[in-house]
Amino acid sequence: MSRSNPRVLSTLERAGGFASAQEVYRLMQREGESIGLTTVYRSLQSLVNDKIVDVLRRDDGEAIYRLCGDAHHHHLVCKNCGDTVEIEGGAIEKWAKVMAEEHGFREVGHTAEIFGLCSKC
Amino acid sequence: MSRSNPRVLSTLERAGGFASAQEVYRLMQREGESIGLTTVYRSLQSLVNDKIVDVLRRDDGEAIYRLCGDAHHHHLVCKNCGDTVEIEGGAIEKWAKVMAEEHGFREVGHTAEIFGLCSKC
DNA sequence: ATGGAAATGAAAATCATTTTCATTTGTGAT
DNA sequence: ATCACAAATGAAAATGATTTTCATTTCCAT
Ligand SMILES: [Zn+2]
Ligand SMILES: [Zn+2]
Ligand SMILES: [Zn+2]
Ligand SMILES: [Zn+2]
Repeated sequence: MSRSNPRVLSTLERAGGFASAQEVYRLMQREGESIGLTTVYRSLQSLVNDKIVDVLRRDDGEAIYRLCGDAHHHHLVCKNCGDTVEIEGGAIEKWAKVMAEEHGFREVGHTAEIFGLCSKC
Repeated sequence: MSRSNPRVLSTLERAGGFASAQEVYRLMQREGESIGLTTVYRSLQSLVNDKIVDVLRRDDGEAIYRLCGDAHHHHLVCKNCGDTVEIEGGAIEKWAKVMAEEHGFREVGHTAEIFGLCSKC
């Protein structure tokens, strides 16, 4: 378990809170920071483990990372431009709990994501 | 634009309506069908273009395809033994639609999965 | 049968991500 | 300050899915 290099997080912030590992790396290079691609990957993974950033997938499968408030929430993602809206889980929070109980599952978590075309696309 | 090889679609059906290109390919090989991996990829792409199949991403980024007509459902997965129960989306279905409309999104799909420990674990 | 278009697939290329491993850096004890 | 050891780093190689190339085969209309 490696700890995240703080410059990676700060770069992700500066990127507008939305970038792939490769983009964070290129950004740091352009700004003259000396860092290896491997460290960027490791740092982002560590931030994901610590739930400081979220990871989603672009349409082409590349993983993109974004700063994420700690409150539990879900995402509405444009599958064309990648624009993301954070939304409340609403009814599905209860749905997950009920379904789990109904089948005798404990310690449950859930994922839920909506994807489509945003109004601009 | 190539046309889809019908054996690919039939294999995807047989796979239970949820498989990656590599899995479809391996399945066809195992059953003695002669086909190239390239053709499997091309056929699946073509089926996606024609909206006959849906494409999503696994957590590891691999693309998975499923028949659109398949009854839509979700999964309750044991994170210890992997046991899976198919469940109805219930409240989620409406939630996704409402959230999408609220933010002006069109052509929306969604993913939702519950994971926890099953009664045996 | 003939010519051209579409389909096929083996092999190479691409590209994100992971793994390996040798080196550097940081920390704490003496 | 010195030594010892653990953690962090990064270059290079490996991995693995997907795409591209391109030569060959299959189809189809004339
Ligand atoms: Zn968009
Ligand atoms: Zn939720
Ligand atoms: Zn279990
Ligand atoms: Zn659903």
